[in-house]
Amino acid sequence: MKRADRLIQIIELMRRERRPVTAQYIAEELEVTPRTIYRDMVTLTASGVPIDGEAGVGYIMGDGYHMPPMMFTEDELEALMLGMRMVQERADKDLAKAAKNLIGKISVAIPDDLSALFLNTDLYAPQFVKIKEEKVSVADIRHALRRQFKIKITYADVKGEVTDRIVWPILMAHFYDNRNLVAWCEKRQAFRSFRTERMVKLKILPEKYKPYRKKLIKQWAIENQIPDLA
Amino acid sequence: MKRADRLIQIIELMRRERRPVTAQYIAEELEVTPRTIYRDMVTLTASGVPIDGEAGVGYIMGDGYHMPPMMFTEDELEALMLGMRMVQERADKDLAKAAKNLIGKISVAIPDDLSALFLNTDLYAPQFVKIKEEKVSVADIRHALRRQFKIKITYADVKGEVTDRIVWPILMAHFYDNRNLVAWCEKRQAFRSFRTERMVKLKILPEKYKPYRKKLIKQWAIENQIPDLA
DNA sequence: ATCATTGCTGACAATTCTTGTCAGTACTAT
DNA sequence: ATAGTACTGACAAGAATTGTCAGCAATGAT
Repeated sequence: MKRADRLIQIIELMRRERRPVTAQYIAEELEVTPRTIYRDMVTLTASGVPIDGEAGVGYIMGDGYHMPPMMFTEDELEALMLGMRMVQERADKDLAKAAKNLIGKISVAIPDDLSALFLNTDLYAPQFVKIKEEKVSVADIRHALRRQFKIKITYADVKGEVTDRIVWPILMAHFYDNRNLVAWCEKRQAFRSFRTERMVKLKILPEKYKPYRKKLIKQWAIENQIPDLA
Repeated sequence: MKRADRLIQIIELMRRERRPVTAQYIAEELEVTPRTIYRDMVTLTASGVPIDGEAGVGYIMGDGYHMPPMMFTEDELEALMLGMRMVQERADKDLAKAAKNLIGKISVAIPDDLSALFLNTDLYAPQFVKIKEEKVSVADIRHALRRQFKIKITYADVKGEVTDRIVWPILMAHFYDNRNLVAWCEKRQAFRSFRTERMVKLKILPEKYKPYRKKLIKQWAIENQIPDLA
């Protein structure tokens, strides 16, 4: 059996089991080794399938990970749709895709009448200035930002000078026509802004930076007189 | 992107689309060639996923296919937070309030670890040009728009001339520094755009307009050569 | 009736992915 | 402590995947 099939089968299998199932069991069922199942589970969870694995127990699907029934007001649904359209216009392509998927998930989680209203929302956010696509993965930047990983970037500044730097990403600002990463630059020992489109290369380093991101943001906000974040 | 991921993504993508989608579109979205999508579709349908392909039309997913309840991915939560921030910056104050409430609802509905990540999202959308507050209730406009009510507006045009008109609101566009209502104007018997800040008075009429909003939008989109909505 | 669009298939070679194996770590329940 | 289990890394043989190109068939619009 090919991997693609197997993944779908694992989903089916997990859905019908209430109690934890071991990788060993699934492996026998699908005639592969447990090692393969472990690899499959990584793929599935990475794709958002709510499977939970616990050492000494086994795998179980989604108990407590279901989306609880949520009620939204009409205004909230309109805000959501408009916001997701704005993200699709102005954020990087992975975030844009996430916005689309979110629309799908919410629309199936709410009652049909609200779902219809939601999907038919006619609020738009057209953007005439298209933002340049980046040479580097913005998803990687966001990932490093979330987890406080240091990153190494090759950056071409305004004058065209290209340098390598190790920086600590602390926030991303989405302006009308560009995206900016604010980070602590180890080389300059100061906060710096980097336009994502000017990044030539990017690598997430295995090392994390120590100070809490929120604290660095506060410091940066004070230096730059941005009261909202200080 | 690996095939295994792609198959799950295709399911996600198909679930959120009501209208048929072409292999070409999916291919671009997932960054592969259409040929690959055709192969994927064979695999999916062979595994029992109810996707229907019709020549000259596209693919559409049958009702009733139910993936397991899925939690939001980290990207989705970040998209959501960024989007709600954009709405707070650029939409009217009622929608901004709705955006805030939405953040609250979602954050209590998801597991604690995701909630923390969600609320700590450091993606921002600062807006330097503040949009003028309206003299009329934009919430009323949106309400009329949703339900296809006619509205009567007192409008001051560019030249400062003030007129009363009865219009059929069909969509709202949120630009960088202003908000626009597109509507069918009974007086002019044509589509017109109205900047919300120039509306002096507004009244929702009890009467609804007959043609389907989506149809009017399509007509307007063709006249104005906006392929996305046509 | 014609045309553009779209689904769908076959074949091939370069590339990429997948798998089992083995060895080891860390966590859980008992 | 112990057994059971999740999880990770590395490697190399084998298998699957992909893009390309070429063509056919069905659909919907005109």
